Amino acid sequence: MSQRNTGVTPQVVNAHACPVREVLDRVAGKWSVQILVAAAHGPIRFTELERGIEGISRRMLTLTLRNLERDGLVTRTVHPTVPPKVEYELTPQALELHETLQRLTDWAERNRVYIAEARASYDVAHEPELADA
Amino acid sequence: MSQRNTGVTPQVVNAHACPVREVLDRVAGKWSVQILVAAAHGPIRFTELERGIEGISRRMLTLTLRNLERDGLVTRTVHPTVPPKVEYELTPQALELHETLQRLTDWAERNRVYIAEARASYDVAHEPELADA
DNA sequence: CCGCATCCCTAAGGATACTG
DNA sequence: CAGTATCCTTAGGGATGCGG
Repeated sequence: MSQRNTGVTPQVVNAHACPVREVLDRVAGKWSVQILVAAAHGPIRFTELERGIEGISRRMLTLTLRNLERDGLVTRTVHPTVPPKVEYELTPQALELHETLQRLTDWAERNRVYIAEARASYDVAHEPELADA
Repeated sequence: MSQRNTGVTPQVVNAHACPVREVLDRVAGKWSVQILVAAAHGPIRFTELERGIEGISRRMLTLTLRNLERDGLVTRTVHPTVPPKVEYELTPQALELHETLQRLTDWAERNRVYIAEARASYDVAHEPELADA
């Protein structure tokens, strides 16, 4: 696994053959993950999502929900009551995804400090060329 | 875990407290992941990356590498030879991340067909309102 | 070989106002 | 309540050319 690179035909990473990117493209949107998280515990209504997710606009909530629905990650159930009531729920596939994302969270939390420090030291090392007098 | 939502204080997802998003923001760039993958097997040179990653521009390669370096995910080693030779290598932290991303890949591959079908059926269901004569 | 600087363009996403 | 429609701003990223 960790054998040295030979220098021959250096890891041709074909974008079309890279499934990670597919997932990321699906989830890279600013709000997708937060929706997945917010809906992970069961059906949730539109307005609940709107209030639960800090700073999301109605427009983006709708758009992101539509995309998730299109990808089969959330189901949309309209209760024909008055006033209308719409519930969104994660599909089993989305729940799996949500669990997988949890691993990323773990990584992030384990390495949060490391990264912060790396940034800090990089930034001082590459300080804006201070005007020497 | 899958208990019903109570309706009370519906999962306030604070963006600042959501570590997944941090990782994603770091990796969401169009090229970051492919670089991580391409460099996962050991030190690799700038030009090798450039040739190995289909469609990347020199500019984006440089930028993305800089960001990864800043976050402590790759190291940059300059060999003061002539012509110059620069090698990039993943840090242990990046290797961990790479493994975690593998889980996402697994999910993507397991669900690729499901998603494709979901999209297809969504798209036909929400066909562009055909102009009825 | 490695990389930075510049210009440009597109698409994600915010703000706001209107409806079934 | 749960959306849609419209306008506008910004940042990601492509193309290209120069330089150590």
